[in-house]
Amino acid sequence: MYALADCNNFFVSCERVFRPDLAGRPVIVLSNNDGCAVSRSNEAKALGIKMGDPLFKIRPIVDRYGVAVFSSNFPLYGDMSRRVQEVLAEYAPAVEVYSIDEAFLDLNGMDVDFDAYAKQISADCWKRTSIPVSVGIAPSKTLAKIASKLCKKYPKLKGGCFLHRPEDIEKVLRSFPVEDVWGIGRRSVKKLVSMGIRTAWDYTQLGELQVRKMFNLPGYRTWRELRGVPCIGFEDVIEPKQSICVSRSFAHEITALADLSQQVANFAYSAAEKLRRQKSVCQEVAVFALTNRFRDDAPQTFGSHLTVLPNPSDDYRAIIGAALGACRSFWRSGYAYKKAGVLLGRIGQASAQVPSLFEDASELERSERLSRALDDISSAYGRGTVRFGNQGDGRIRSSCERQSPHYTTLWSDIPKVR
DNA sequence: TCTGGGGTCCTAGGACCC
DNA sequence: TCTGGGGTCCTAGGACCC
Repeated sequence: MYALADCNNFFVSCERVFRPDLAGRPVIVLSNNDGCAVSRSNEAKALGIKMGDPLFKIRPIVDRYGVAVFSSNFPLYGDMSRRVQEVLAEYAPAVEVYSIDEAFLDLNGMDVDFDAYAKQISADCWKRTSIPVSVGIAPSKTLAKIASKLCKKYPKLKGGCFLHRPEDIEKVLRSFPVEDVWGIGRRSVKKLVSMGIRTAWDYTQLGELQVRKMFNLPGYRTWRELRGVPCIGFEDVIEPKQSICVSRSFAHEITALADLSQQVANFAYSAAEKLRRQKSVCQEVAVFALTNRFRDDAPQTFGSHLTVLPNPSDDYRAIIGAALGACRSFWRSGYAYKKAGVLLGRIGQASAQVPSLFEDASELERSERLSRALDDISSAYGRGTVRFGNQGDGRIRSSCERQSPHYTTLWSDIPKVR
């Protein structure tokens, strides 16, 4: 048996923890740069606000119904996520953190009343973190996902649902839209609709060979999982990332190489930080920048350049240097750039690195000491305390005007109780 | 005016081998 | 006229996830 614990409307729920006055009110959290709604309270969903709706399009609804609007506050969400994970870890020998707001629990071999157990996990999360969590338990991950969605639909389940009897599974799948099944995306839905397949149950009734042929291995796994056969592995060990990307849209379009370079230097620094945190090195540094694709009154361009480093590296200077060189090589003036990013590729373990015959060992050592000093200063005095000259003020330019305080991660933002 | 960011897995097809 | 058979590795792009 597997459990899926899914935090309800997670970002909005995090904001409400420290703003109890927002309970029962429509609330949304915006994507980076205050672009789109990415988290919505039930009240906001009821007003017709859809996932990914741009703010300017829903402005009338927001104003008319007094929707509370927040910029995203990832330090807060990350910390609340960690707290929920701490609770979950007490309920299973192995936990797979699937995303910032979801985790699978491996319950195999446990001998408990699973329905009561699911409800207990949910209640404990609520009590200790003030985050509402839906817990579904089922014989496969895909069915556990469906069970957790049932919790959100039916409050009488009290946050926990155990889905295992074949007749219950059939009943649930018969009214479960196929497009809401985990692993079935938009492209597959198009095909399925043209075949008259509308529910998860219809999908399970397709022939094995047909599914295998039309939807390949991933679709076949989903088919089996819906039929109660677990096919998707449990991955509780965190593998280092094989690629690392830091990219942003800009609040104001960029028309000067110097401005773009400064942003790219900051992206490169952040990417290198992530790389170093997972103790990896990379051999590829790619940079891209593009104009605003929604503007048909301005010329469009997409520039990118990939640099192969002479040796795998986790050195801030090497990575920023490669990124800035890439920037210069694809830069074209006369365009207004709206978004850019840095991608690190061909990632390997730092410890497995063999020094090259042609590298200067003492220079490498000095460089590593510099990078390490930057990490130490950041962790002791805060990120951005020291930075490279080409990073400018060290900030990535995007709007976040409606951001809530960093209640749990900055001493200065801790809520005061009178 | 205004439209997110960061990943993984799988497959087909090209290039290459004997 | 007729044009083998079997394999690996790599990459780009598709599809999917939150």
